Amino acid sequence: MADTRQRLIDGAIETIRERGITGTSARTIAAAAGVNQALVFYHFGSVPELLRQACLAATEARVAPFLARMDQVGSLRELLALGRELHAEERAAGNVTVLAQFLAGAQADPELAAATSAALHLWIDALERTLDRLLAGSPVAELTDTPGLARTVAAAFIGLELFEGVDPEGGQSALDALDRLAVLTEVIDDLGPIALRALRAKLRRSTA
Amino acid sequence: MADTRQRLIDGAIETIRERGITGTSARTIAAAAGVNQALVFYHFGSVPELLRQACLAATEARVAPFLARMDQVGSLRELLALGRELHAEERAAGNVTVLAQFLAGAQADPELAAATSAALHLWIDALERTLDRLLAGSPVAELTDTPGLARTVAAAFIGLELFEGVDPEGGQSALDALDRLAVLTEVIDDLGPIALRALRAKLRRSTA
DNA sequence: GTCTATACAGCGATAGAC
DNA sequence: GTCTATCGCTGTATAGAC
Repeated sequence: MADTRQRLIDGAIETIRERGITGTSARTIAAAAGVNQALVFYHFGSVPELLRQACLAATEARVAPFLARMDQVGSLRELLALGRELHAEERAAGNVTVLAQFLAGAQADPELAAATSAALHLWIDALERTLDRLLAGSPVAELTDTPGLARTVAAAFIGLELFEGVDPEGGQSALDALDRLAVLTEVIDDLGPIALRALRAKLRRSTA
Repeated sequence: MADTRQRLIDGAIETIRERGITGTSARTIAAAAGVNQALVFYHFGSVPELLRQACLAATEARVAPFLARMDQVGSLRELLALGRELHAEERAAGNVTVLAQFLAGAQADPELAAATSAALHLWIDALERTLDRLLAGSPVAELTDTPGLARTVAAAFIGLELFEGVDPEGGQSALDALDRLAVLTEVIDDLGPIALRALRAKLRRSTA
């Protein structure tokens, strides 16, 4: 059955979610999937290879339902609100730390790093498209590149997820601060010509 | 000798740096420290307890030399520059992922989470003091709380470190984007009264 | 394709010699 | 305080029955 492959992938995600990267092994994954331990090696050859495929599959499944919602976002503030929604849903579902665990495990494993990077880019690319659309015509677009900004936002989001894992209240206050700070970008947009002139002057000075 | 304790703590950091949290055990730590494996249990009782103490000790040693430099920072832009310096030095020394590895391991271990949180707060508290000083009198201070902002910045920094581990070029472009975006905060400060009025109006509308 | 059985290495932790 | 030796357990991975 091709069903066993899927059960192992699901089991891998479930295990990494509930026991972290340190508690994930062929035995614990197989137990979660309800199949025999040897099947991990029959179907995937090794544990890291199973994790690699599970990382991509899981992220794809997570990103998909958010793509449509990102297209409907009309401002940076709304994007941040969607981010908080995403954050809340993922946390409730217990998925928050999955990608973060992969990220940590990937630091010492080049192959897992490549897979994690690819998975992250599913988020980053969507974010980049949204930022491009939102920032078109804004003075902010003139002083930053959206590819870099998208990576910053995605990385910061991951950092916040991890931080909340060790300090839930601190993570909450960080998100609140970001939310209030988002007003700032709206003000920039509203000021329009004045801000634009000031920004350009500033840029000339700082890059000279 | 009390020296063995220190060697084990150093060995723990070295191991977690070079082999990640998944490759860290009493045996690998003892090998790095050049002492017998049983001494881990004699001196610390368990591996997690050694990691807990190593996490705090290592962070303290890292934070100390930066405290004076943070006091000399005069603007948000300079603070960001110091952040990039810190980033570069840590990366060159190979320390970048150490705290991140603790953070990931802590997601599934409450005791390690408490220690990691305490270690992170060594950074956060220093950051908070600096932000308080820099933002005094700025309109930005009116629409955000520095405690939350300090946590956001620290969390984002960690996220960037982890991200750079799986995608070095992407991490670089993210840092570049941040750098260019820092000009924005200076513009806000420069606009002074005008921006302040706009921000207040905006705040009234958005919180109503 | 799935199972049992088994190999061998590495793990945390303890006992006891020195 | 440090070492050797050892326990029992869990890890990856393979061989072979079904």
